[in-house]
Amino acid sequence: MPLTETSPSPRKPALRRSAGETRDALMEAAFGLVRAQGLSATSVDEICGAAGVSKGAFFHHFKSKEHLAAAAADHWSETTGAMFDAAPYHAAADPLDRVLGYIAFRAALIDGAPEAFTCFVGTMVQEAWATSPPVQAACWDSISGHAGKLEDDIAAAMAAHDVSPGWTARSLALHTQAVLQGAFILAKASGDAEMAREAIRHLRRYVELLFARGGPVLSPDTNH
Amino acid sequence: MPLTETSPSPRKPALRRSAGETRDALMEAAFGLVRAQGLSATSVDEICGAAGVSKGAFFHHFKSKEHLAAAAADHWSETTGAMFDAAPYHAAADPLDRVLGYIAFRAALIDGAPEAFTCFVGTMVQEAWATSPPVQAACWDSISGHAGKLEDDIAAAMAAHDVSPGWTARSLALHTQAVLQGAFILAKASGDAEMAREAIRHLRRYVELLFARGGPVLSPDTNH
DNA sequence: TTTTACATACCAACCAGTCGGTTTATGTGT
DNA sequence: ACACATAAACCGACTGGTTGGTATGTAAAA
Repeated sequence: MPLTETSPSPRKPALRRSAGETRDALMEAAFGLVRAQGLSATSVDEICGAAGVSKGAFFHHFKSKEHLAAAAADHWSETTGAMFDAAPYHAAADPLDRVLGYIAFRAALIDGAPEAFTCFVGTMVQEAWATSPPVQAACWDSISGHAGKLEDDIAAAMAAHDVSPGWTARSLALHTQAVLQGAFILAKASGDAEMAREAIRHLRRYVELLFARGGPVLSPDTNH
Repeated sequence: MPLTETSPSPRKPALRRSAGETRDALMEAAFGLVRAQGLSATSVDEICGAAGVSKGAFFHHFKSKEHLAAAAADHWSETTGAMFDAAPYHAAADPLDRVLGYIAFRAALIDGAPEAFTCFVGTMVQEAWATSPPVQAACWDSISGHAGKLEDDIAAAMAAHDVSPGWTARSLALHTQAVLQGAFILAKASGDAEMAREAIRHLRRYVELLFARGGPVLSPDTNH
């Protein structure tokens, strides 16, 4: 199964539901449902119902459920990316403050029910990694791309604070994503969002310890 | 839906397939399939096929797919628990060495395909937490119980190394589980097991930094 | 008038779970 | 030892509902 998505049409004006709105509504309906139930437990009819559109509209915009999943992963990257770009922690002058601000921001987002604060692509990739290469790739793009933005601030913080570590900015950026994804699992399993916040508090402490001084690292191993 | 499993019959000798062997075969077949595809994408027929038993046998041993899932989570706790209990890192005299030994052991287990080294309950709870309370509870029992064993060593290490932190042994034990679960997601998403090992290397460095000295912690916040 | 956006009815495949029947182990009386 | 009764283990055909996806038609936009 290929997977060449119908590109977001270059047309500009509005239709019955302004251009692409139905498409977005379907993908955003999938966000909540998949985070609550998983991908394969979420039926196309359910997504249509939540989005308020018919099944015919679904298959007009997406050639299959798998295509929706991959497109939704991309859409997730865009919407969350815009949200993080607009977040206040970017204003900090010290890049380390931006990194710690990012972590604090992630912790602050954890509120309410897990289907509202957990990661769409992190949930979906658990089911799709082996069965759907396009979905796996879209999920990895999302996680990796998001980590890339953080990586820049980490790299700047490393330069500014003169750390000479056995680890790279990229590996630390990905480690933060691992902690976040794992924190979401703890929250879902325990039914307690506080479990996720506690794990993130340890992550913040780790980053603080790493940048506390530029001295020798304890571990000889490198994160290359 | 209640969920009182037919207790492992008090009979002793062997049947066609020695007592409980079919049951175990079904649960262990589920381990691999669920880790690769997720729970709801895995059909009962598929599990039967992998275990080499008929559908009639499946529903003789489990009253529903959900019951199998919950029982399999318990079985996962038992089999992995026995495996960790037998691991060599327990021999270390210094409790901190046991904690670091545990982390090294977890890293060493990451080899081959994700369906062979990732966590069954961590994968399953992502799909079941909102739809099946019994499965959610069994998964949390598994994670929480496993963390409990590590917690004991962490607590001993805290006493032996005179740390007076703003965090608890339990919160650190759960943090390690978060890192591991998140590391598995990175491995599945990227298709590269090395991603998981790198995240765990950061975890080890964090524990080393925490125990490097008993001085004041940087963060005023507590992990209670 | 052509294309896009949607709607509805429909379908074959698949799903979890059921059911009647068969096979095998085991305990008991003799 | 041996028949016999009982129950557990197991089989595979079947069922009713659901699934992803299609076919056909219609109304609005361009």
